[in-house]
Amino acid sequence: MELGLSLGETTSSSSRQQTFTFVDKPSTTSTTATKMVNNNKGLGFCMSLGLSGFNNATEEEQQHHREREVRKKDGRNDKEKRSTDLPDPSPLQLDLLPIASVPRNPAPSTQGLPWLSENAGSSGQLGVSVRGFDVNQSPSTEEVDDGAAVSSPNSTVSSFQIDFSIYRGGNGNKRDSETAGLNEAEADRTSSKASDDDENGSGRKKLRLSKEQSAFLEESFKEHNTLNPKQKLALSKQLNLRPRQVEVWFQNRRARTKLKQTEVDCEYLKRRCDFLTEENRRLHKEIQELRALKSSQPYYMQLPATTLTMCPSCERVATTTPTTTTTTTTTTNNSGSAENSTTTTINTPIASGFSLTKPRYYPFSHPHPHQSAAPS
DNA sequence: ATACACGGCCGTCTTACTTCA
DNA sequence: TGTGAAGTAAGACGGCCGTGT
Repeated sequence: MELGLSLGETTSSSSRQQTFTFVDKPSTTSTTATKMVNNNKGLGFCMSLGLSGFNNATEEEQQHHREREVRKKDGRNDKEKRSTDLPDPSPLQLDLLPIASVPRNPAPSTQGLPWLSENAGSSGQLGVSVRGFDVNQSPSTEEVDDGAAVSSPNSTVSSFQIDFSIYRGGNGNKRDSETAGLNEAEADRTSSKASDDDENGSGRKKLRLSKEQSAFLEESFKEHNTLNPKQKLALSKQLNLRPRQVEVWFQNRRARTKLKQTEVDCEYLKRRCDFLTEENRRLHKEIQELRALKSSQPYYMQLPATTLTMCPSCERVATTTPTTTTTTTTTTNNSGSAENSTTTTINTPIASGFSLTKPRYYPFSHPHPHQSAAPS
């Protein structure tokens, strides 16, 4: 099985040019996670040591879901579970490349993101992505030992794994760079999280993803905000994370995007409410004025109407000068011929300038054509 | 029709990190 | 300048639900 991740630019006509291409070609109809487990076995991507024997990420996923189902039936609460759960069967992940092959002092991070490398897409993409990582921290003794023990220089995927496993924890922020000792401890926690949990029973330990890992995930999220099992597995391998971590990251990312959109919607509705309130107040005032005018002037006076027009592309409403009393709107059917016409006459003056278009949250700076014209 | 596996969403907890007094 | 409290961001988890087999 060849499993790769093409990060180069595509010829797609879409606005986003960077796409992940999964070249995983399982032998037959191995589309389910279960079958991928079988395909992965023996390839040495995520070799593990532990009492429960071989374990890989997809198995862990299935185990995760089985545990969820079991807990569902179990009915035990969280606190009980954290203290009484059986040990996680994924004990210790090993890195499969000799530590000596990892550059200790790569170029500074100003060289750009790993996936933007010119060499991305080749078999060496995994190693290339090392550039820009903070490697001032030494790998933990445990990692060195493990890596030296079972390393496989022929595995490019494993070389990528070890890259991320070593740099994980050195996420480039100030505190991390100042506390190398903490990074070591964190790296240990990360590389053998399950084991630690098993040992001290302290429950979940939060891993802080490195900037590079987060950026990589962000790029992937831009392409598709959901992952199929293959993509999840490929990403997890690329980033040396457990598939569950990738899955959780995408879940949280979707939640954050949705929350942001909710905030945008809320802000829009608030402005819309304010606008309508003001409009209502103005119309009431005008009615009073008209009534006063009518009572003082017995002759009926025809008022000019205000015409509303709507932008067909974005449904933005604009107000024309009240010189005409009617407007004719012609809609066309699919064949392009005129289908029907509607005439709208509005006898009430209306303030212009508020878009009826619901705003969209563009997490990746995709501006709406009329966004700049929207009222502030 | 039913059971099951699986994945997404939601609410929540927890932890790392930042800000401020 | 160091420190602890409060706030925030984000990783992780369990439960629920919809969908496909």
